[in-house]
Amino acid sequence: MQYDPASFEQKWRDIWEAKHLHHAQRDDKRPKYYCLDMFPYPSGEGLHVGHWRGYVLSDVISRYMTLHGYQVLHPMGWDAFGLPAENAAIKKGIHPEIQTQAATSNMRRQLKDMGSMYDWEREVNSSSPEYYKWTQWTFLKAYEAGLAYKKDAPINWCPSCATGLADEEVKEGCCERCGTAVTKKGLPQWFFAISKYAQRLIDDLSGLEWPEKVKKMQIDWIGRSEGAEVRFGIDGFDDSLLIFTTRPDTIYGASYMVLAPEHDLVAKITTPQQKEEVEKYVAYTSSRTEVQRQEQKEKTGVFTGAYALNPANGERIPIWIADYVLMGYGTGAIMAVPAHDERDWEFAKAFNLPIKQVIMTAEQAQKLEAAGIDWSQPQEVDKAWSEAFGSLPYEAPYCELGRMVNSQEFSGMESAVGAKAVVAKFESYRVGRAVTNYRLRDWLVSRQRYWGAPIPMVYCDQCGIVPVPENQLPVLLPHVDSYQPSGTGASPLAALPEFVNTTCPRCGGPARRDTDTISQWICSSWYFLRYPSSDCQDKPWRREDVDYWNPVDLYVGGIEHAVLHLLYSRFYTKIFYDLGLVGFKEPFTRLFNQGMITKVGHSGRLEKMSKSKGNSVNPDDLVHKYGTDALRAYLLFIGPPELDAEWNDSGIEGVYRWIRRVWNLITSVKVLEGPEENSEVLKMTHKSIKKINEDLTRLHLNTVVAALMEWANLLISKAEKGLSRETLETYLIMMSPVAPHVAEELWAFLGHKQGIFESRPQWPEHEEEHLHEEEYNLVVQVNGKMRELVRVPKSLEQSELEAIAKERPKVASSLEGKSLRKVIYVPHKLLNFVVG
RNA sequence: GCGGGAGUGGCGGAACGGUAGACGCACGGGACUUAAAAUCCCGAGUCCGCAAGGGCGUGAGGGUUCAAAUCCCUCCUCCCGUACCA
Repeated sequence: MQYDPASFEQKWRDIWEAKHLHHAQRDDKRPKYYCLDMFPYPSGEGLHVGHWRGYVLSDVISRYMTLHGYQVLHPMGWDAFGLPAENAAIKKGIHPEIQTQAATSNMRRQLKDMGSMYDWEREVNSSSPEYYKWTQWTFLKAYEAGLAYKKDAPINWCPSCATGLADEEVKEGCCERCGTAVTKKGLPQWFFAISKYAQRLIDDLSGLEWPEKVKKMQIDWIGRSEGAEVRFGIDGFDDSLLIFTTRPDTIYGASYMVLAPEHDLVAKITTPQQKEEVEKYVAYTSSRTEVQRQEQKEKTGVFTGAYALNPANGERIPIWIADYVLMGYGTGAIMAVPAHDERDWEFAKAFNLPIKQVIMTAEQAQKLEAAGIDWSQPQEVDKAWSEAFGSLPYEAPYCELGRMVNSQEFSGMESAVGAKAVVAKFESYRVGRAVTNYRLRDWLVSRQRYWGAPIPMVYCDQCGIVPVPENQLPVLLPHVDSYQPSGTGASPLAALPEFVNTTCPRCGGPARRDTDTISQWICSSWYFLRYPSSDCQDKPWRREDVDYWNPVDLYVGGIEHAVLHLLYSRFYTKIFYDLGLVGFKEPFTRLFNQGMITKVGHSGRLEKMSKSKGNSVNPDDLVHKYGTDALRAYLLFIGPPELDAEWNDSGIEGVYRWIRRVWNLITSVKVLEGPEENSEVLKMTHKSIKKINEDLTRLHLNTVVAALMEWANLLISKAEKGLSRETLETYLIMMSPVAPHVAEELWAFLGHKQGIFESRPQWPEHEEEHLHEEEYNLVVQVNGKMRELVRVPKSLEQSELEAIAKERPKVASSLEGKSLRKVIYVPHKLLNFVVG
């Protein structure tokens, strides 16, 4: 009997499917386990082995949990709406709908060939009306909750993709999808108020079993910073200028102010003499892309001619505009303290503005301290500092915290204390207050593209913005032949009068539909709630279904979604929680990011596998040559699953040989009934069970395969007189999550009528008694260097062991002529003679 | 700049502070074969040595410890994230 995977792999997949073994049902007897893969977008290029890595991992865990007594939900679907799918369609000149269908059926076939236990009866497709009806419904829910609003503002615009982008979709000033430099464009757009959830999105991370790296990326993205808002008067105007600072303790060092060029006050306060120059600068900055702005090293800016009044000391300081101050953060205006801020320093140097030190350097404070200064006497502090350091050159900004100086009654205070005192004073005069700012900005969700769910909103001249009533959903995406983006900012749907023109749901009068589509990130922000209720017609989900299955117990996918999808899904879940639609605040309890599979591509460098880079390996060919089980096992064996791994064409040979050796063993060994007699086999079996169970839980799947190999090697070496049925069956059960087809086939070979995944035999647990040994290898060291390995009975005491060890030739020669200083004894492990 | 991760044989990688290199790939030798492939067995970090044996070894340099790949400090290289956020 030759190992020929092609002769039986498909058979087992058919059996699993025919018996609906992977169709998870709510079940009160078994505990539930929801194991989810990030659903892929249907690409015409299909799957390469890099995609498989995460899918194999989640499948091994799903199968392990199934055999471990859990009811496992392991679904799969298609993130079919959105730019990736649409761009692929445009490139090929095929309508996205047709292209999506072709791609999903090919990829579904590939996924099935892998033998994953997906519950295909729960498959979802975000581009189907049955699904996007509910995507639109979630949009309406966000609107009802007051979290969706329309705003006409300059947005991130990708000229190549011809659509607006959320901040999260802009990487280093470029479109995350296509790499084109992002520009600004003024368009009325829908936003979701994710910034209102900033603090909760930080706080709730603490309870999640996620990689620290991802948590940190989210925290950094949300960007909390504590400080104060302070109101500066404007000389000659009633208006005032509100700024945000994290360093109120430096306010006595403010020597000028800066407004973002887009700031509302710019036009108003600019003096006639400065008008021309200011307008020129505003026009210049608005014409520049984010990339150009970031690449520029030198600071630029223009004086407005106006002056602000520092509420701390009444000083009259000039107001400038400069593009290093961003309109989107804080109040779009700052007080500049060049002595204690690197950017302000550079600007002040460039434009020759005054620099006034108000925080002592650590060194200065130390010297004054040593001289016995009394920090509680502000005037003395100022005097002493000025005498000691006042005339010295100040060569670089000092941005650390420190003792305040030249700050009136606050001089001598530590920054942290002084900052609070300054804010308290401002609060009492009503010119300032403590404020916490977040970098996270509201989520732009309108897309000027065809391939998405139409935004379910209507504009009526009488009633204004009117949401489409739930009973009129879905707003169907019309099938059109011309779906190319217009590039003007208008969606392709705007060119379809029959789509645009409608009646107002409120007054019945003529009205127009919103012609933008919903960002596909929204489609994927709730799909994990749909699987449990995928058959539900009248609701997006049944409460009892999500209460049973959700949250997801293990979520597997790439790190590239660390801020995008994962942040959005968490936000969406919180909206639903607040609306009482779900009973949990976080969607994914445990997250695992698998590493990339890399290979040398066209560029000559190691790169993430992809067809365009010329380093793609097609799993279909490997399945044909080695069988699915070998490929699954190799993708686990290739390395620690969380790290990147380089594809090696001959690496799969090793796991293929392992599976074939197991095949040859079981199909040829004499099967002994009754308990295992061979003590070495028994010991190895229990040692392996222990190791494999531990490593499965820790997701160390590479060493799970290694342990299975070692175990098999031992069984093969002891097979001459036969092996017990129990040993062989234990092996097959433990092998089955990794290599389910061959495990099933060999299980049947041993005479079982029902397969492993049908009968779900007891998952093996090790028994300590079999690991117990009478003897062990004692490591004997001299000065920490291993000299001998001695086989000794466990019962011996230290003194007896020392005597035995000293007689061993290598130990004896190492000890000769030296005095024994001490002996370290680790029971049942080692003996270390320390000599001098 | 800042933050995070990684550096172990020819290669992928193992290793609760306690036998470094498990498991595999590639390689060498042997068996089988007319021959090759496949398979099976054996070998193998490196240096010296016929061998027995010994020295050196986990990016570099220090430190803690009876004992360090593992803990601490300094530095180097690579990868990832982020970037004028006041």
